[in-house]
Amino acid sequence: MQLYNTLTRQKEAFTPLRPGKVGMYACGITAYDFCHIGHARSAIVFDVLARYLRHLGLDVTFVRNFTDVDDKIIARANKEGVSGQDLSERFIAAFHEDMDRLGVMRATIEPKATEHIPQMIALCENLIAKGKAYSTPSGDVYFRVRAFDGYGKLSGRSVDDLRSGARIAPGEEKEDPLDFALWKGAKPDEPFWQSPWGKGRPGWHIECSAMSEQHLPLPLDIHGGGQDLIFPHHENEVAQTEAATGKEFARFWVHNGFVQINAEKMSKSLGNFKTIRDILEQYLPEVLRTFLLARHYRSPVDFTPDAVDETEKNLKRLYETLALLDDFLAGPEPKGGKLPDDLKREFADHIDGWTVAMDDDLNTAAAIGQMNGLLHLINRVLDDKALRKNAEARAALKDAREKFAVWGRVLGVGLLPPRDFLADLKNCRAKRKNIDLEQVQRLMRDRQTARQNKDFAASDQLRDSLAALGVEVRDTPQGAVWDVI
RNA sequence: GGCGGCAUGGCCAAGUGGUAAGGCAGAGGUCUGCAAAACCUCCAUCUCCAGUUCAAAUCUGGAUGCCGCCUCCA
Repeated sequence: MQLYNTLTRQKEAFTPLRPGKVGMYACGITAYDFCHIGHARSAIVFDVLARYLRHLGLDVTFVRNFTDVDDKIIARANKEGVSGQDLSERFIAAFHEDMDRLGVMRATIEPKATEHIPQMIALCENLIAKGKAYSTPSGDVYFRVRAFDGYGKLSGRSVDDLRSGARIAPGEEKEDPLDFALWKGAKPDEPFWQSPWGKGRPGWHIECSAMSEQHLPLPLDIHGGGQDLIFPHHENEVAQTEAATGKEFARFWVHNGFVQINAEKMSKSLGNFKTIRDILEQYLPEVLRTFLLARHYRSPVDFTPDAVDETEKNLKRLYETLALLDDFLAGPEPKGGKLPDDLKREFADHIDGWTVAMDDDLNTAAAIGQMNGLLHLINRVLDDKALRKNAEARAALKDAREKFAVWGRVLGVGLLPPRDFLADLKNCRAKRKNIDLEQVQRLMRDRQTARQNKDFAASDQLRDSLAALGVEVRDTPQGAVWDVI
């Protein structure tokens, strides 16, 4: 498959360095608050990437870390009067809860920063020994940016440009404004570990260098994260690891775009973020997941209720079609009949199209488009009385149904038993729109009675009453059913 | 100021050289007691200007607008 590589700014054919085996690292969360939908996007993108690579037959070792020692954790823990460890444990548990609901698989290895302090200290010592870092009287250790030639290669910046805007803050003991902290001497009320430079704690960037090297062979095949991590976080990881090991750090850098609210970046600092659990109060997890996958991962997505409603309707149609298809496939097997070549080609085009899309830089949006096209085709065949009795048509439908199962396992979209999803969706929407279920059921019964008596005037009036509640009635051979509009 | 990205129908959104996937909404039709769902039909020349080319939404240059990074951030 082709993957866009931030390092080279182009799509490149992805092949793992070690045949059949992929080492992939993605930056996880700093565990100090509930996750917002931006975290959801990043997690879902790399979840799908890992799943797709496995679908292609590769043995993927996926490492996603937790940052559990950090300024923000310390600040919040002190405010709440709990330990940083307790606080981060709580939010790691919340992360897992949210991700489980969204269908994001656990990473192969989920290391925590605090479990790798010795490795971080060793990395600092190594860098100091090589002249790439230095310690200061107050017990900080800084990376010496000018001693690393490649600095700026990932983010596309020159050291001169960066230096022009950089300043040394008062109290910092840097040799150069661009130097960044590998290790921070402990301040009062902060957790600390003993180190050769006194009591202290790791800086943020060194954590990922230590954990990735600990759990995966270098170079990493893929390193991922949000676009905002390119600079300085990932640039600094490259500098640390390559300066310390002399090896290339990562071959492919994959970065996902942001979730925006009203066309602006959603972030903690702007205060306009929506948590995953807030959204899941209103929508089914698969709706949010599908919404995020219906755009290319590198593009920004604007999160609006209307856009999510649209996804919800689309997903409903998908499951309704699959439900009809399952009903049909549960029926008797027809004997003969050839499927016309043009229809055969349409089936094949959508099925091939899905793979072509996914192979092209994980184009999940286009892949979902192919799925929709195939749904349309399935409905066309199901709607055609002659084709319903055609053995080849049935075989094509059966094959299509199997493809949806395969695609569902990769995307996490369309995988649930259709009736279960539709029932959940109905409940979810009824709850969202405050629909009184007992009242609806009473009106439905009355309407049924009216229809049996051929009192169509009364029946239509009852339907209007239901519509006023936001409920739509559908008469089927199995009786009347209702749904939320 | 430096670096980077984006601009496709009413809305959302794929599409990197050969005459525009898909979704939502809308119009007409089939079906239906009437509806709904489904199906059929219809609905864009791709921000603007100038180039390259037999051929450009797709390449080049410029303009305009929006966004991101350069400080914690998925």
